[in-house]
Amino acid sequence: MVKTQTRTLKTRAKLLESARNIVTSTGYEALRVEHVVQQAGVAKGTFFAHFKDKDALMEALIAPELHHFLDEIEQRPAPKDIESLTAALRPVMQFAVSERYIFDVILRHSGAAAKAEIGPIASVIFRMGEVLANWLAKAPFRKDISPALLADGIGAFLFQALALHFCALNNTQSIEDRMQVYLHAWLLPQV
Amino acid sequence: MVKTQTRTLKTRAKLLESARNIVTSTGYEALRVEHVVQQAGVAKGTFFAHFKDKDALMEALIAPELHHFLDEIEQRPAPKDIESLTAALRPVMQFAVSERYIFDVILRHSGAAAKAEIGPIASVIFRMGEVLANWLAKAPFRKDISPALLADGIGAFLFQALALHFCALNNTQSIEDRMQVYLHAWLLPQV
DNA sequence: TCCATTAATTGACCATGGTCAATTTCATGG
DNA sequence: CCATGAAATTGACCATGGTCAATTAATGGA
Repeated sequence: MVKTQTRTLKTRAKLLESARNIVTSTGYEALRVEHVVQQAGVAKGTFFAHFKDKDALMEALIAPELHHFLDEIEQRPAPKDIESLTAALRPVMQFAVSERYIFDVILRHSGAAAKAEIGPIASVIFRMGEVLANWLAKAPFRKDISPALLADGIGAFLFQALALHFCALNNTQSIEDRMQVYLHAWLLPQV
Repeated sequence: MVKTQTRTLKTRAKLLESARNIVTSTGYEALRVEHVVQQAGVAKGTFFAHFKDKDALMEALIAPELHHFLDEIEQRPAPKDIESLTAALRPVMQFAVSERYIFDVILRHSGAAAKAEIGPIASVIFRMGEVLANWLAKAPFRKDISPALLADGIGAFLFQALALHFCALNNTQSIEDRMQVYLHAWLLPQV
């Protein structure tokens, strides 16, 4: 019952390769669907037969990067302190901030995104919650709330820090500094 | 030196009135610039002479609503507990969630938005931080961090709760319930 | 090997936000 | 009251994402 897969897979691969080339040379923001299909040597309609819309392609490009960072985070031992936690999150933050468009896409499609359907980015954000929760269970932080809730909070503060990074009103301190402050207050309250 | 203001003001007012009518009858998402200018009886170019882009109009429509909620929050006495805080935030949450498009616009343009310029929504979010900070200085919550940081955190959790509301993966509990949990963990840690 | 059925592809076409050179309106000084 | 220059307005036009009926390619059965 599985028909005509080779052709389909090849086309999809061509589209993705073309898109990746364009992103590499001109960045995400400047990517045009028309350019992608030209490079891939297919018609425009074909693109939309493979990707629901342009954002779906963006998700297909960005989500794997995030998964890659999570893979690396999973390798690490549980963090001993706030610093090691910040260090672990650094690659994610740097990537998300490296181009404004990237953060926009992540924002649009993360749980922090108004999407009913669960796409690649929502999935990877969800996975981040799990990875962090597992990790936090073994970390020397506050124990009055569940690791899942701790992870949720880290996610919230992560988005806040990233968002403020792009906001002219608030960019006196670096993302990492800001994140450090948030994490201290969240993970190690001194009441 | 102030020339031809009446005409300009009138045109802008016509555009806003037209837009408000359309929003009232069909919602934000369905608003089309072409429809707005038709109703207002002006040319399309005029619209863009008054608003940088469609989102600028959206900001002009949505920011005042948020300011209105903040005005009401400012009236209230400082919250005695998490419940009264949640109650104060309720109108904002309900509005932000009443249409997905509204939340999208707020997300795009809040500090939680990748915008360099400070627009009406970024301003109102900033004001929310101030209002909450003033309020929290008098509230019976943790005192180990500044009111401004407390307010920042509330903002972060507010966006998180709103975002999860729209996310299929996570919508088992209501926004308010979720917010309650977040605020407890943030404002009254039990370490 | 040929036919029928289904899947994949095509590209002309549409929807909509946004631009800009040309035109009209207005305020003001002479 | 007219001329002049600045400000506001116009609408044809463009850019780009997205649609869909028609066409082509592939698959499996007889």
